[in-house]
Amino acid sequence: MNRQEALLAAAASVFARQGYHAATVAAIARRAGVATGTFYLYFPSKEQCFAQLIALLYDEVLQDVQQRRRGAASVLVKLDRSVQAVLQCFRRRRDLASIVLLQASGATRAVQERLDVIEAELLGLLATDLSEAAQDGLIPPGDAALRARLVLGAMREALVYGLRRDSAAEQEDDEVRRFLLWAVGGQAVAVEEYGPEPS
Amino acid sequence: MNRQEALLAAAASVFARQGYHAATVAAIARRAGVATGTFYLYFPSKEQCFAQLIALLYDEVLQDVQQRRRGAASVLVKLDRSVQAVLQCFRRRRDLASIVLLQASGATRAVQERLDVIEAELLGLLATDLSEAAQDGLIPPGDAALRARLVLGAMREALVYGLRRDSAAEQEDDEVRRFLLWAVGGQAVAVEEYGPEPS
Amino acid sequence: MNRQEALLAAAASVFARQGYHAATVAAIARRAGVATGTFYLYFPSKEQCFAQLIALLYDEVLQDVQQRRRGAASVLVKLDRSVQAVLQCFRRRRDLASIVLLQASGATRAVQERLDVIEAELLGLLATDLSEAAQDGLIPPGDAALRARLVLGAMREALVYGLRRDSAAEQEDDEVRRFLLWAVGGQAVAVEEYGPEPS
Amino acid sequence: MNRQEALLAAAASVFARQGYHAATVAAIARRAGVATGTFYLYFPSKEQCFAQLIALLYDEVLQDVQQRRRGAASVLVKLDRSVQAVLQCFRRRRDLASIVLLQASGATRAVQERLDVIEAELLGLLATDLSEAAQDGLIPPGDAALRARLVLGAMREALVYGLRRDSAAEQEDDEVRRFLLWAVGGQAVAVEEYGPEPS
DNA sequence: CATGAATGAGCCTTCATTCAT
DNA sequence: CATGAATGAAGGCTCATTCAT
Repeated sequence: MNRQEALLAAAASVFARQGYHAATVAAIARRAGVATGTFYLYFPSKEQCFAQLIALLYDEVLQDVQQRRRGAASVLVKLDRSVQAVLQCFRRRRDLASIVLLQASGATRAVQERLDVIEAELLGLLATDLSEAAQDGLIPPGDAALRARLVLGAMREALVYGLRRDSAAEQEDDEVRRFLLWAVGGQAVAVEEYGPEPS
Repeated sequence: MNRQEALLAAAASVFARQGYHAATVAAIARRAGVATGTFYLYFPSKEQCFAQLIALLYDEVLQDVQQRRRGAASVLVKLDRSVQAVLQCFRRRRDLASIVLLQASGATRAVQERLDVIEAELLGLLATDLSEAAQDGLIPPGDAALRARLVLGAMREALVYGLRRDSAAEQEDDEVRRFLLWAVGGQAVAVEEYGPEPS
Repeated sequence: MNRQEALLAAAASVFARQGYHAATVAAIARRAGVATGTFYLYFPSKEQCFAQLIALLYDEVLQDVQQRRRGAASVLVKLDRSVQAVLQCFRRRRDLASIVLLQASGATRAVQERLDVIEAELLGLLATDLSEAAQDGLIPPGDAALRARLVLGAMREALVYGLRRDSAAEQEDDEVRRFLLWAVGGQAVAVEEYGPEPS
Repeated sequence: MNRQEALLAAAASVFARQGYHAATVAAIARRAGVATGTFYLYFPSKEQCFAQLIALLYDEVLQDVQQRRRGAASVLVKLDRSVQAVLQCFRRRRDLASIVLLQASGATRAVQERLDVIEAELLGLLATDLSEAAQDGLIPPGDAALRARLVLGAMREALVYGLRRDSAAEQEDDEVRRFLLWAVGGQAVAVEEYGPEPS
């Protein structure tokens, strides 16, 4: 693990535990085992470092989601798999998840705006699926953008719930998926069996 | 409006606009038209003031929810009315809603813990309803606590969505209610018509 | 002496002795007998404080110069009196003089630009006098702006010379005045006797 | 151009543009096309590098002055030629001139003191000339040391004026020379015609 | 009760200098 | 000789909190 990675890991850990404002650059550097100034060789500022962590997680999430959606039989399956991918990806990266889900909103306005842009991408995917599904008659028609938000909100809460209890109950995910499929009106669709995570 | 109220209103406004950390006690006092020191005659600290605002909103929410639930024909109606009450109450108090939904998580750990306790109460109500509904065969059985979380998460996101767009679209609430009822498996239940808000 | 004045005096002393960069806000505050934060109740920044000191001296200088020029028999007398006023005023305020003459150029670009604007005013007066004197045939024609610069430069050096030797030799001023009058070509003009400084 | 020279040139450029404090060793090294550490193979410190640049210019100046003075018919001609030499030499080396004239005073005390020592040499020459000229009855008697200062100050300002306007008006120098000769009382002396600069 | 000037701890950031490679 | 990553001390500035009036 090189310096950059060590610092990112340290930052993730400190930000996750203390929150954006309580975390100090000194603490991050200390945890990474380097001097304070070294932090600034790798990041232009505390804020940028934080933003980078957020981007890191979402890059992974979006990539996983895209990959998982390929070859899905129907739109609803696509949607379901997207949800699965998001849940699994966040669970895999507890620190980053904590940052994105719990700490980000308290950071700077700039961070918030960057996060919004990133989230919009995910929301876009979900909304598209919901639109298509409605057109295909798989679910009742409705405001796709709003529904996508609701889906995201429920997922977020499920993840926070998991983070809080420090448990990564995989069976919970099934319940969440069912909840969301039903929520959008796709009650009749059988939820796919969980397969192994794609590597 | 006495001093205490003026300060709370000022604090709500400033916290909502700037966030917990960017907000300064001086700014709150200024907006309330009092001296900085006066703030500390009414609140022991900035943090306590913030916590008080959160409690303020939730007191209202819980009271509204309780009142709205009385005389509901079935458990699912109770649940639906709870959702309605929460949505309406948050929409009525934009500043406080913004604080609770967007700013609180970035504040202090102490604030976070107080918020958790309060939220637990609301979650308890929802979980109880869901348990009962399952026992009554109105909805399929499942993890009531988790489902309550998911319901709360979806509501939260709906509210945030509204806050961001600066619009209080009432018709959105119908979609949200339908979404949630379906989500928990109560698809067959017709959503009650919106009546006038009980005063 | 109130806080503002005490801080200005302390700042003048510290800046004069240490220079802009070596001087720390903490040192200024300490010398004024206040806490560091107090400094920022009176100045928006270290840089602004420095700029204010410069303006302080030049306000005095320009006022003195204007007053001294009134009622002068000829343009050359006006010029001579301007020189006298500048020299006396700078000698009266050793700290400020040291800051303006020795430390200012090493400060920020912003400070430098403000100083340029102020100096331009003084240069304007001198140049006007020289132009008039040339038109009146009192001195040979020439580039008035350049000559004004040269006059200012010689004065500056005379003052620096005095600052360095820690002496305020008043008789020096006579030599400087003669030097400058001759320099511009006004050799024939008798230098006025020094009167008491106007209060 | 070897490393040492490349670094000196880079340093001259960076110091001239940014000033002593704003200039960073990293920027100098970058401009010289070497690594930061390499800087310290050629200079013991940033401060010494700066001091060296000052010495560099003054060595040239003093040499030029000495050469130009040889074979002068009278003391005043010597003086006049010294002035010419200084003006030309500074104009030839804009970067170094900017450093010596504008940036040096804001540097360290140590730098300032070294500069004083060097300037003293030039002042000595000027003062000697003025003393002799007075003894020879060419100019009225007076404080030679002070006059030398005034001459230097006027020259400095003339040079700064040129630096600021980014112009090297050669005709200005004639005006400056006349100004200075008159200033010391040598009005009757005709100013020598400009010859080509001695190489 | 109210004021608001004063406090001072603490944090982000810079950069001259070093040294292992 | 050359490199450039690493160091860590130092300083400007903020702001929650206090307290004399």
